[in-house]
Amino acid sequence: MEPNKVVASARARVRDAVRAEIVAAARAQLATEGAGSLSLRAVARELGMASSAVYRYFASRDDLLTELIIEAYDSLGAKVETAAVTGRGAVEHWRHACRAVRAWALARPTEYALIYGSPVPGYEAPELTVGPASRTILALAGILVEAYGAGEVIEDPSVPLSRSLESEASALAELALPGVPPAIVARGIVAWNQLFGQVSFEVFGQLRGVIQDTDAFFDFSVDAMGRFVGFR
Amino acid sequence: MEPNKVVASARARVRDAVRAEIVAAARAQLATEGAGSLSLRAVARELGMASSAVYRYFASRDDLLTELIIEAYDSLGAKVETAAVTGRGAVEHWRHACRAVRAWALARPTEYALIYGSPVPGYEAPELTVGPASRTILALAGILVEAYGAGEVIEDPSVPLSRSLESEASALAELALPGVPPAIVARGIVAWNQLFGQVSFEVFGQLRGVIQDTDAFFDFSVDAMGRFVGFR
DNA sequence: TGTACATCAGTGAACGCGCGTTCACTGATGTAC
DNA sequence: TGTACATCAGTGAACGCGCGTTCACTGATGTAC
Repeated sequence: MEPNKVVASARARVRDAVRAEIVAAARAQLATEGAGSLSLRAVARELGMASSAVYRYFASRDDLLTELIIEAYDSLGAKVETAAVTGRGAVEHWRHACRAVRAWALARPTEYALIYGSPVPGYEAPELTVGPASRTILALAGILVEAYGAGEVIEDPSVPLSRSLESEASALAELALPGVPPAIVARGIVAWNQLFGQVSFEVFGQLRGVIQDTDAFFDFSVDAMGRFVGFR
Repeated sequence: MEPNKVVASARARVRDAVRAEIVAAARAQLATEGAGSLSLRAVARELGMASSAVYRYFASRDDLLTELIIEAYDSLGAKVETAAVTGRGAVEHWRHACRAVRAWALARPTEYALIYGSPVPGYEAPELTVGPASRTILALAGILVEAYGAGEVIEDPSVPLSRSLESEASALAELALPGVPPAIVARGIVAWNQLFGQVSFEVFGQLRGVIQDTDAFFDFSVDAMGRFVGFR
């Protein structure tokens, strides 16, 4: 045994635990306040520690916010990655992935608002968040790639692409959807927007007074969008 | 002439003008700060008046916020109402209306965020806002009603409605879309969600790094959605 | 194994700040006779 | 038309509050010899 190492890592473990507690308390506070008014002092109070002690763990309020954003992206991304390979065939993958997005958003509405709602004023997301942020869209793109490879997507020539859109879609395909034709990529993006539009409308309360059975409507919408993209 | 009345209304006119100045300053501040941190004191400072003077015009900060929300809804609603009857036929009406929503949102992004973004924490929108809020969706519904009446909408039986959804759509049709069959109402709502989803994604910066030519993509998406609803 | 030293988590007071809202007031504008 | 009174927009000081961040400090934990 190397007592020094063991003891050192004990301290490190405590440190990690306290850090996690701070993040958890911040997340809890986020749920009742908004992202804009997340307060370091309130988090410290909640944990029974001096507000200055938090600075041993995060250099500033914005650093704490960044951590919350990264964890939110990662948490959603992980769910969608799993859902996107659950079930058989493109239609089921798409359905599961969409439901995963919605379920996550309804379970953690303020975190959803943090990453997909109005930008937090005065806060600029650092580069660090880009990776976690793209997990979800890449998982969705993966469904399309796989489906197209397996011949599960049918092209629909109505509504042609403009030249500029065609070249954009091709570029995107090269980047993240190898082999998928531009027309299908473009429709995929429309569906992606629809998905998040619908989830946002529900989470932000815009469907209130319009739709009651939001479960059923969501499923309808997802299936309709799946058909629209061309999944068979 | 009735001097009393005239003088009285002179005072009233000054009052209205000052009130409008306050709202304008608040709107300007909203554009640089977020909705959550709109500050009465900063507005007063901007106008060179004591912060307490603002209370002659608005009972509280939330009242001022409500006024901004109502004006935003009304402003967007008016644009969409006009656009929804511009051009000939359902396809053009739809196209104009969608473009009006996007143009308004891009011109006034913080006001868009105020009414379609994450809810402002701790603020509950009063009943007063319901009327202005529904102008936009009613204008969009009007397009569908008129189009259906003129035989410009084709039903598509793929993706059937569940029973619960069918009854919801019928209820909605009775309320705001007389004569339009449930299947088409449901698709209209999907398109409505898509529209705002896309606008939100663009305004909130989610398309950055995905789509460059957002004009072209928006038009593509609008046309695709028009076809999806059944416009011919 | 024991001791001297270094590290570092956490404290508590303080900084300077801006906020929403209240209140007693002043003085100009409008009203009644 | 002139005068006494009422209205009301705007002032400035004050209330109590919470915030992010800094700083000199204490004392426990870990390290080197």
